[in-house]
Amino acid sequence: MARMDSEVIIKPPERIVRSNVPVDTVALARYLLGKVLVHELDDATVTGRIVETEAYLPGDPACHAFRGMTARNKSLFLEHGRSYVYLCYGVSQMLNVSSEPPGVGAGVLLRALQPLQGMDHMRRMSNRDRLRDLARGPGRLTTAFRVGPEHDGLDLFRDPRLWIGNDDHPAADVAHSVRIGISKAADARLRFFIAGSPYVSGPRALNAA
DNA sequence: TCGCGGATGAACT
DNA sequence: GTTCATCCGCGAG
Repeated sequence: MARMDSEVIIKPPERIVRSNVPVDTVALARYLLGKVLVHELDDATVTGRIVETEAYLPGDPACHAFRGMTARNKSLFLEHGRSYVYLCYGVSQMLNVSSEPPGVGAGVLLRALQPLQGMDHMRRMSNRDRLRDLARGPGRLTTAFRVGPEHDGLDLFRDPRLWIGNDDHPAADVAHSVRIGISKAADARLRFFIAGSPYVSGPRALNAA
């Protein structure tokens, strides 16, 4: 059966100037919406537009940095823009972006992407066909983009292989809701997403703008 | 389309 | 031993 979603001609993402990136967790969570995650692999380049993020603030009980620095969470305390990758529920890798000045532990979780380039590679990696589901959810996203613990601590605005770029496609309609899947500080509305995007995760009731 | 329960592995108490 | 920032498959509606 023919694929209905052959690769679209898109403007290639460009590097982001660090001084343009906000050094604030909520501001970064909103700033990242509409930007493009790029992974340049040996055999393919995969890219996807960020359509859903969550903020984990300094002093936030749900943030992994809440109880201080450990071997696992140390990347959250680096300068803003570093990757923090960890294994969740023994099955799923989570990709975060550190979001505050050095020494302050906080980050932004990337929860969902709209696939733009390298969909065939994503399909092979995730063993799944439906375009909409390839990177919908934080664990699926890292599977499709082949992101793992070896990518912890990278500078996501400078790294030659795994980086976040800008293709001048602003997020028009940003909505917010409570965060998904947490028990502490569950009422804080710190999840941000592009309203109306079919590539956003979570139950429908949370995704109304 | 929705809600539920089990799998799963590592960090941490 | 407990706690997860999840995912998948199942069954009911």
